[in-house]
Parts: sequence; structure tokens; C-alpha cells
Amino acid sequence: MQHPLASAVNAWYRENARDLPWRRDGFSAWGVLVSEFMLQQTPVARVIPYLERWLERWPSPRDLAAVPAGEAVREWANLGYPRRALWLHRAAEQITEVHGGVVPRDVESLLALKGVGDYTARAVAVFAYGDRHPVVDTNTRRVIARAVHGMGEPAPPSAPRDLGDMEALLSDDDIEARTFNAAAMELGAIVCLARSPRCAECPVRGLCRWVAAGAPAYAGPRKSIQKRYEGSDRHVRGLIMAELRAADIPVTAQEITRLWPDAAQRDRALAGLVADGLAVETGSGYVLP
DNA sequence: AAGCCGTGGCT
DNA sequence: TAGCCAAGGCT
Repeated sequence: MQHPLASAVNAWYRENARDLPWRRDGFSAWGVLVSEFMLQQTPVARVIPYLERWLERWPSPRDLAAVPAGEAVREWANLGYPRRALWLHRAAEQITEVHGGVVPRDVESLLALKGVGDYTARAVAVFAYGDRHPVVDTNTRRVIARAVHGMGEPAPPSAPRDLGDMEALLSDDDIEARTFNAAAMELGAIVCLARSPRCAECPVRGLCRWVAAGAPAYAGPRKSIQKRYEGSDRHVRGLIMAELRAADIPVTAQEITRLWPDAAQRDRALAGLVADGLAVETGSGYVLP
């Protein structure tokens, strides 16, 4: 009653899944939500210690909502993309105010939370609550591109198409569907790698259209290249944020001036951080919100 | 809707 | 080395 590909990947997953905190029995829905925020564009290995510290300090959305957003940003430390900390704090406030402190279960309510998009909403509904939805992340998209479409890399993301592709593979059974959502991601994360896929170890190499076609090189449109970090506005923002996190008193404009020589770029970065709500100007300097 | 948003590890 | 990449989302 299940797609052969899903059946085989699930069997592999049951034997080979990594033991990750959010897969432990009884891990809370809040814990799943926090983990998904942290995992956005950030590798699993870097997330784990941050996640454990975070949940020890704020075991529920209400606990996080009770402290200033700046505390969340400081605890976020070097995880990167500090807006995620701000948004997670905002989401905790929304959960506390609108949902009685309980992480919502339906995708629509989850999507209304700040910082929660198509992936994260479905990941929470499926992995925290066990409901049946397609969950598609970058790993799943790559697995489907190769195994189903015979392409070396996925086409640019398209939610309707990606979710439809996944839906076509998903069992009617909630548990099998949930397992496959996790298993497709896991396969992409540890076997069907972007750079050097380990096809020799792949449980579905015999079903893979890309392998059957001789693993042809990707010929589609190139992904837009990430701009160089060194010397970028993001770099300057990162320097300023590190200074704000380290300080327990306001950081003066003069201290910020010392962080970067180019005044125009520095001003742009600082103004951007203020506009984003990551920095707040006071009479004596800048502080976390 | 393309560009922007941190940080660090890997090749 | 320098680029590529990592459980995305927002504007």
C-alpha cells in the first residue's frame, strides 16, 4: 500500500537513523519548534549543544516569552542569523498570547507564527504531533530530484510542485508517512549528499532514476551564488552583533566605529540592525532589545 | 521574486 | 585557497 521507494527508505531509516535529541521519546512540541528554528540553514552538529542549553533555560514558550528578546539573542550566540532568535521569541509570545502557551498543531496556525514557513510548519505538525502532511526540505528535494526525476540536483524550489512530489510518495498511514518524511531527510543528509553522494551505500540505488541514467551531471539553471561573506554587509552586521552580545552596558557609537573602517557600510549595517529590531538605540549607545 | 540574512566546517 | 554548503524565511 506504499510506494516502493518510501518502503525501502523507511526500512533503511529504522536501522540507520541517527540518535538525535528531537527524535527522543517524549521530546516536547516546543522542543521540536526550537530545533526547527535552529536547524534553518544550520548543520545538525552545531545545533545540538545550543538546543540543549536553550531548553534547559526555557522549557516552555511561556518561559521564553517572559524574558526580553535580547536574552534570546544573547543565548543564540554564534548560531548565526540572529533574526531567528528574535522571531522565535516573537513566536513564543504569539503562542503564549493566542494559543494558551501550547504550540499549535494545525499547519495554518503554525504558518501564522513569526519565522515559521512552509517547511517548519509542516515539520512541527508531523514530527511533534504525528499528523500526516508532506514535509519538504533541501535534503528531501535532492532525494526526490535524483531518485524520482533522475536529475543530479533539484530544480529551484516550488512549494506546490515539491509538496506534490512528496505527497505522491507518502503512505496513507500516518506513522509510515511521518517516518518517510524523516527518512527522506535523513537519507539526503547522510547518504544522498549534494557534493559526493554515497550511492554504493544507498538503500534505493536500485530504484534511483538518476543512478539508472548513469548519474548525469546537472544541466539545469545554476543556483544563485552566495555572495562572499568576507567584507560584506553581513560580515559587518555580525561584528556589531558580537559586540552587542558581549556587552552588558550600552555600546557607544565610537566603539562601533572601531569595528569597521568603512563609514558608509558601517552605518548601513547598524541602521539595518536597528530596523530589524536586533539593536536598539539608547541615549548612551546601542543595546540588544 | 530575487536578494538578503551569520557562522563555521569541509574540500 | 576560495568557494561551497548547511532540517529556510522574509521582504
